[in-house]
Amino acid sequence: MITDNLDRTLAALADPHRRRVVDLLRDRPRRAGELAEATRISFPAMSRHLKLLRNSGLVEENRDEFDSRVRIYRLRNEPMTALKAWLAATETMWTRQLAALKTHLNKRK
Amino acid sequence: MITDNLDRTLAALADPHRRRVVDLLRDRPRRAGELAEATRISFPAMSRHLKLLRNSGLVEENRDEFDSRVRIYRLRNEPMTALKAWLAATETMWTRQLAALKTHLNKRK
DNA sequence: AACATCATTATCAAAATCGTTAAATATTGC
DNA sequence: GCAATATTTAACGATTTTGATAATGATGTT
Repeated sequence: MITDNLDRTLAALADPHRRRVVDLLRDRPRRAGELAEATRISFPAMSRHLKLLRNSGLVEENRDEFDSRVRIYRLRNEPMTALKAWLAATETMWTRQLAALKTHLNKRK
Repeated sequence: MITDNLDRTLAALADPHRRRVVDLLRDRPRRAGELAEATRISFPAMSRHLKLLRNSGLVEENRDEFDSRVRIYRLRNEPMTALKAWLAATETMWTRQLAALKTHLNKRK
């Protein structure tokens, strides 16, 4: 059940092959073929992973300016930012609990 | 194909019901039943989600100290920390690219 | 035009995921 | 001991995901 964008992002990142792609794209944009070769799955399989990554907004695709057969994939930052924001909420929880603990300890003094 | 812990974490978080659980546990630890009632799925369904969350390390379970029939679930921070660390690597990429852009613009002056 | 190259879509089978109801387990209270 | 309560495990079917191979589309090269 895919609902919001965060779901799409997390679902996209949950697959090892797709996370490998993201890791590779961190370095620099890469061609679809290069990404397929980096894993042990077939080109069509990678193509579908890339499609899913595109739909999730994690990557974007552009044709190479000199050879428009090749498609260059690059990372987008927005979904990562959204995920980071969600994580931050959890962080606040820990901070809050830590603060509560401190207060508690101070009262015991 | 689940491989490492980060995969388990992301796979666990990819499901809306499970993420709802995590959101609820941010507030405070809760009983299994309470979590089941908070969603529209059955108790057994929730139970299996909780098992998966446990296996991912995102939550831990303890019996209630007065009534050991009830199981209290609470959030663990380690997987979140690991995820944050992974995200930070992407962050570095953007910082790097931004720095490169600046350098580029300076050269043009 | 003919052929090669890069990548995607189509098709199909295998595997994983998720939800439901029924049954089992463990613990509490009378 | 016996019924009630809290939760999990078992069994089953429906849906989704994933991968492989074959076919298609689009662009570049000769």
